[in-house]
Amino acid sequence: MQQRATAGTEGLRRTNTGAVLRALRRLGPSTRAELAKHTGLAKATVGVIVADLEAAGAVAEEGSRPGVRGRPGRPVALRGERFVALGLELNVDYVSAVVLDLAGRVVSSSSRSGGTSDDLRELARTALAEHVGVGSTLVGATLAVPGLVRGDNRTVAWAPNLHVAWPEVADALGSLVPGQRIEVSNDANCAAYAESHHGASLGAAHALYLTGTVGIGAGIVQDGEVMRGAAGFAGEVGHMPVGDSTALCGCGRRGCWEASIGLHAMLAAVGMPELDTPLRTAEAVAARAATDARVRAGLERIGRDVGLGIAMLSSVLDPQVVVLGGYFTPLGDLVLEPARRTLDERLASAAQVRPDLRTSTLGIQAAALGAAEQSFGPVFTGQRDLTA
Amino acid sequence: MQQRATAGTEGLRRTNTGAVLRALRRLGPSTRAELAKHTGLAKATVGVIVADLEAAGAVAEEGSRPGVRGRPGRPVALRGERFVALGLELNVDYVSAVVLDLAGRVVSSSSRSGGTSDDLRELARTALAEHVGVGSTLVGATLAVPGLVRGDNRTVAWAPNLHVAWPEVADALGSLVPGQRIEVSNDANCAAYAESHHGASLGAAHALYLTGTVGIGAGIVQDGEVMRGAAGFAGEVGHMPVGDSTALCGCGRRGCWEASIGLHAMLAAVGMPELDTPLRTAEAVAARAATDARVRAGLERIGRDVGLGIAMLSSVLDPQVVVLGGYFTPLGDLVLEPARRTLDERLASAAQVRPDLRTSTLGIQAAALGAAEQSFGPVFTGQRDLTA
DNA sequence: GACATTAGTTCGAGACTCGTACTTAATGGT
DNA sequence: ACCATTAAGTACGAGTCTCGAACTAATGTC
Repeated sequence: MQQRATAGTEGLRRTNTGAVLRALRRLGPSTRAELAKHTGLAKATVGVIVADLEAAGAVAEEGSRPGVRGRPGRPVALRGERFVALGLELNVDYVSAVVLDLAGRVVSSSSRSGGTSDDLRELARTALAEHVGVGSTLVGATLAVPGLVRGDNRTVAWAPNLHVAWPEVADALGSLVPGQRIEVSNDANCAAYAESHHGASLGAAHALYLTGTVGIGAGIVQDGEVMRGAAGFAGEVGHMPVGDSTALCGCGRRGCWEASIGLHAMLAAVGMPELDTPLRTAEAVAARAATDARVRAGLERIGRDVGLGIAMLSSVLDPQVVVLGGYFTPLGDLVLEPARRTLDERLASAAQVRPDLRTSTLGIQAAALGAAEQSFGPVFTGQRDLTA
Repeated sequence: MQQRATAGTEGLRRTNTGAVLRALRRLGPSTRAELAKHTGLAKATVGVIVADLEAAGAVAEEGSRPGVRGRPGRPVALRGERFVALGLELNVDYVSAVVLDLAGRVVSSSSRSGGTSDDLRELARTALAEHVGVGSTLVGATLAVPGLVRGDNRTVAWAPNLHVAWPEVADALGSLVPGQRIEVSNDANCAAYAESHHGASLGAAHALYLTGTVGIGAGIVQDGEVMRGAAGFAGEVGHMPVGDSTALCGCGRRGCWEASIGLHAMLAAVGMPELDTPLRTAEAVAARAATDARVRAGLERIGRDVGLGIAMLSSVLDPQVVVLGGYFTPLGDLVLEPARRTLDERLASAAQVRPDLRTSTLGIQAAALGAAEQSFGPVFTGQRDLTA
């Protein structure tokens, strides 16, 4: 009654099919010979697997690529039209939906302000109606939320910023995708996954994603997989004791990281008011920084505390890339430069390399995109069979 | 040219053989029927695999267990005599060697003071001579060192406390195990692995091990596997900025965690002198604490800073169990109790459960034992075939 | 136009797992 | 003492799968 990952020979086929699909995602359109090289499978095996995938509509042949000596290969490419996944995000002040296809293309991407279950339901319904036709099958649907999601990928243990009745949300959304199970996932984890597959940390097996709004959250990617922790709560870094130890946090304690670098702390440091969304607020701050030295100094202070926390996290996790999302994105180097300097001062040793600090390239869609990508996870790992 | 984990059908067999071996390690002696239940394999398959393993000498039948209705099963058990692994530790003031057998029994375990390559070589040689006979084969050998080990499991990037010429060590040891490749691993990682397989965090898939001597190091186990990080440097937590931000650290910076809770900080807090080894020093402190309230107060202060760092690490990693080794072990609840209280105050949310804080049960042998266990890793994951 | 070169398929061999049917070995009741 | 019951382990045939070698196909080069 334990792991059945690869018991019989058909499980083996699934595993190998997953390897072929992964290679196609990574390499783009490839000939069977190239796939055989990259997966280590025999040419004959790849031929059979590709034929199966073609029959299922998951891949299609493209025009041949001549020019080299010998018989030209006939590249096959992932076909997007047939298989798609839905990623949703329910956040405090906005909702978004992304439809992602098997080839990794974003078919549809939409957001709107408002943070109710109805807003999300509406958005999801139109996305599905407009972009998931009769010819395409929905592989899965995942909902990203800013809160603690249990290890079962279903229930939410704690989401203080979201005023939502949980079973109700699941039911309301469940009716949109009949016969499907909507998975729930943490928003920072989803965003981290998205940045690692499509964004700023593309190709880095070990990456850390930091999102900053009113609260601070992290998503940890280790060896290409999101790290969950024992109860699924890994990455809840907002209340680490970092930065100004006297700063009062919304949670009632003092010294939490987000009390030093959360949106409100940043606004206090630069002496500016909050606008309607964190992103727009940060854009205003960035604009003002160009002319106002006091704002730059405030961001410098924030950046140092950001760097302090990243130093901490880097000591523990040793990431290759750290991606900063949320309100940090518009501020860019205004915050990242002081963070880099602090990080250099605090590196554990000369041998350790400073991780690369970058801003998010996916912006507000990161979490929903990552959620969709997570729904494709079982396909690429060979746990789910598209050809059945 | 990529992952060949499970390509052909013989790879499948290896995977399944690994599953059977794992089940035997976990459950102890089991009948074929029980193994079939627990691995999910068919009875017939288990029969074949067990027969192969028996032919290779990896398992043997035990006396039957009567008493129940029906034909009694004939339990098979892992046989220790045939396959063993060597674990070594080279530390600042001592070296140790452990010979572990396939069944998980510690065949031999020895330590001595001294931290030179020659000391270790001597210890390893006698351990091998006395406990690895002609009938037994050495599955692998791993060396644990207090330093930053690169991802290649061979080279050491930084080991400031060890005054050793690296290629020389590898050569000297390599001649002891002809035809073998000695892997190198971080000592805290090894100890964490050992505690998860044999010690205080047995059975916990997500555990954190903290070792305290002059420096502080951590080993992180996530999903049963040691977390390495991008360059293999994950878990270097000694220089996280935690605790007294004015405390001067040996690395030249201020505010490092180990400047607050390292051995020297602890001794300063209780006003006692250092003895010849950290362990003996801590035992003396523990003894004095029974009668001296000032010592208890000093340990209380240390415990709070320990708790602060663990709060940090728990927010990031969400471990189920935190094991404290090194000088913390003799002090036990004198440090753990204040740490637990601090941890309770700093938990990220009501939903998050406090990880269980325990002291190490393996003591000074933890790292060497974990190193040996790591050598068995490929056997139990099915990457290495014992029956060949 | 012959030849070298590379892509992809066909085919038979070999390895493996699985379910079913069967044998074996014990217990418990009559 | 005998037999029904129960469960463990094995034999066997069917079904999958991967693999290497041989073969066919398509293109560039000389």
